[in-house]
Amino acid sequence: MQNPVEIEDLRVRRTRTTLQRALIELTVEKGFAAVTVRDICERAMVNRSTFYRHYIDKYDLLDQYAAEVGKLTTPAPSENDGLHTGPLQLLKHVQQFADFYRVMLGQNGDPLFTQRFRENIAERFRYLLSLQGAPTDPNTPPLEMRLNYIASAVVGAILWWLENDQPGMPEQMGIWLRQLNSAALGARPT
Amino acid sequence: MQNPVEIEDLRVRRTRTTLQRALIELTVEKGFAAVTVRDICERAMVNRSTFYRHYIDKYDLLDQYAAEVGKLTTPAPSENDGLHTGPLQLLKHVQQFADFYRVMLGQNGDPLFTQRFRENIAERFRYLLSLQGAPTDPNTPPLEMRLNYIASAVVGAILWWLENDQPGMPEQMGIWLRQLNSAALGARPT
Amino acid sequence: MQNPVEIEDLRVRRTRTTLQRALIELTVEKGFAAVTVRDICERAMVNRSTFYRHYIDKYDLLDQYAAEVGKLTTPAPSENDGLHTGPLQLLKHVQQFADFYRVMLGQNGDPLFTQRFRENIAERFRYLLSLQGAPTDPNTPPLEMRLNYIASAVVGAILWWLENDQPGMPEQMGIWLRQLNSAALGARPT
Amino acid sequence: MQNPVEIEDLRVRRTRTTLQRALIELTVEKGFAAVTVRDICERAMVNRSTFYRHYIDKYDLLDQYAAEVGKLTTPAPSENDGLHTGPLQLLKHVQQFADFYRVMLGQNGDPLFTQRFRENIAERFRYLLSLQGAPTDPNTPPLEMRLNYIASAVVGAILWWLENDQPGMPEQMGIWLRQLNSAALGARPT
DNA sequence: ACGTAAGCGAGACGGTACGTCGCGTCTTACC
DNA sequence: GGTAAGACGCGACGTACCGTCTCGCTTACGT
Repeated sequence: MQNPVEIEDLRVRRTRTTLQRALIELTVEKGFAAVTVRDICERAMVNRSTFYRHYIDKYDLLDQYAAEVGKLTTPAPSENDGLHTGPLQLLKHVQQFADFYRVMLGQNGDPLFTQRFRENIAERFRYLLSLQGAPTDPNTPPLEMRLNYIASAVVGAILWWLENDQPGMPEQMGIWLRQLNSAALGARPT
Repeated sequence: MQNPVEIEDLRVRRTRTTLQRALIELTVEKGFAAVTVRDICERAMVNRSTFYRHYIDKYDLLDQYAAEVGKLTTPAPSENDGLHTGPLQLLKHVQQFADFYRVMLGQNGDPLFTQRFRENIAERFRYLLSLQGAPTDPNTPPLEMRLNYIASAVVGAILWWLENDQPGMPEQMGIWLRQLNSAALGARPT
Repeated sequence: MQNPVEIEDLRVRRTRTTLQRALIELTVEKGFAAVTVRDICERAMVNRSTFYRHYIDKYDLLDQYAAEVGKLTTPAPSENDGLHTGPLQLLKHVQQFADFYRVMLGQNGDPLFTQRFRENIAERFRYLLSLQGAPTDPNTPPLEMRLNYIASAVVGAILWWLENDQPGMPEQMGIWLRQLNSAALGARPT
Repeated sequence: MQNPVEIEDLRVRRTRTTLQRALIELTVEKGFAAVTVRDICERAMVNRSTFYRHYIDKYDLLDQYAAEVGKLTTPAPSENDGLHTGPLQLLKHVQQFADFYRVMLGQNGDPLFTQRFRENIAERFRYLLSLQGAPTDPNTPPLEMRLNYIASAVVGAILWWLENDQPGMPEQMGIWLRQLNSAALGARPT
């Protein structure tokens, strides 16, 4: 029963979480690009010099926040059974931070964040696609192209889902996505 | 028989094109977000106050450039036979401005530009999808979701194509895209 | 029966007088320093490039206006009988352009204009003072100092007169001024 | 026993005095109107944004400087015996900042500054004039007119003194001024 | 009276200063 | 040691004037 490294100064924890919360709120309100370090600090009621003691800039703050949040998304290896439960977990996570993702992936978001999100999703498909083996059809596009194609598609669909107030539960969304993906993946519907 | 409206001041034309060119170059070099109006003016050897006489800010310059470029992309209605020649023209256009699109759609690009590009592509598919009529499978996702899915997919594939130095000619790319799309569109492979 | 050089192009005369009038109006309204060439041209409904065809800048316009106006002030040599009628003519002239002088000599005026006005007045006194001959009292200040002293005094009194809506007619003002001056000039009241 | 309020940040004091010094220098060199905030900052080796952290504009800087300097001029009430020691102190003060006053009161100066200086001097005479009681001569000009007359006269004499490299010591100047003033004030020479 | 040279309007352009804002660094004092 | 307070240098922003420069139109003048 440890918890060895994590015990940080209470003040530090408080400062960091307050700043993160402020970033999210402001990003939702005006878009990531329009948020300034000043904004964040005022909202968080934290002195600006304190911000710089913890983060390089707002991108760093976003990164660290995304990293913490990302841990929640990636299932522990043992319980990862691939395409089926993974996507549902991801959708539920996205739903939990719906406001944040809606902004970050949309026209006021950050392309780097979007790219990482897409890469994250692409990795989820890489294993699946590798199972298909060599393509039978000589016109089959390269693996990487298919990965980018489908990962972007999924991100686009998720963004649509978020921008339309999540019509349907994550479960419904998962079914829809699976149907579209299986077609694009060339899987024979069973 | 004169050219009625278009006869603009030569200096104006020169200034505007020079600024556009500078924007493109700099965007390719350091990403759109990092480009400043100062940069553009220095590169274009145009006084900064002259910039503001023509454009509101760099976004405006980008918009106007994209609008001009967009005219080239949209085929004349007469020769538009939908999915088949349209996409190839689009791919050739993208190839012509490969550097620019690679940056603008990527992690150093602009999410608003990317979104517009995606919407442009979505419109190209709307007609096709509307032909399919009511879905037979009750699990078929909503039309708009499928549009966003496929449009994002195509943008993702194009970005991959650009970031990997356009492996294959636009024709080859068009064939690959058509294959992936036809699957996602639910067309029965013939 | 001449008028040899003066006959200028009608358009030129119209432009120049309109610009002068505009300068005066605007100076009265917001003070000379706050008036811009743009203001003047808009008020005069004259194109800005036309302004520069006639004047170097607003100071030049002021100078030329003051020069024209100054001719009216300076009596022809023949009718100049010095201290007595001169001052009254000056006061009447100032009264005629009261708004203008009130602004130009005051806190929103122009120090150079004020200085020239003061020098103009000083010249009116120079002859008078020179008549006094060598001072009997060894403590008598230098002539130039006395000139500057009295010229500034008169300007100050005139400014007070203008800023208080000219209490008393120019004739009354002239009497007051003569009384104050005669004391300062060391003249024995007759 | 500390110095309660005055303990200001050393850097602030340094910045402010450096900026003031730069303003004076530049005003002497090219006249107040021609001095720009940029000039001041370059001369002071202070960043321009730092300037705006302390002053609204160059007029504000001048005002604050004049206010500080003005404290030195106004004698402590106890030692103020009116016309006699006051003027000498004032003249000595002007002599100390001769370059500055010569420019500010002259043709390249600032009319507002000049006006304030004149009002300052007028106040010094108000008490004296009020002692005279009702004028015996019905032609005596109004009190305010006489005040403006004499205050302007003194300013004009001081400016002459400065522009001619202060011929004579302040003591000599004081004697000259007193003689001229006593005449204008209507005092019977004793 | 009328052709023509001028005056003029329109406006692009390069400059320069303005005042504001956000950034990231630093120092000092407090707790 | 973490934080608040805030001065500072830096640099981009968008605006406002300035003075110069074509380029056509129109208009008053002189023959």
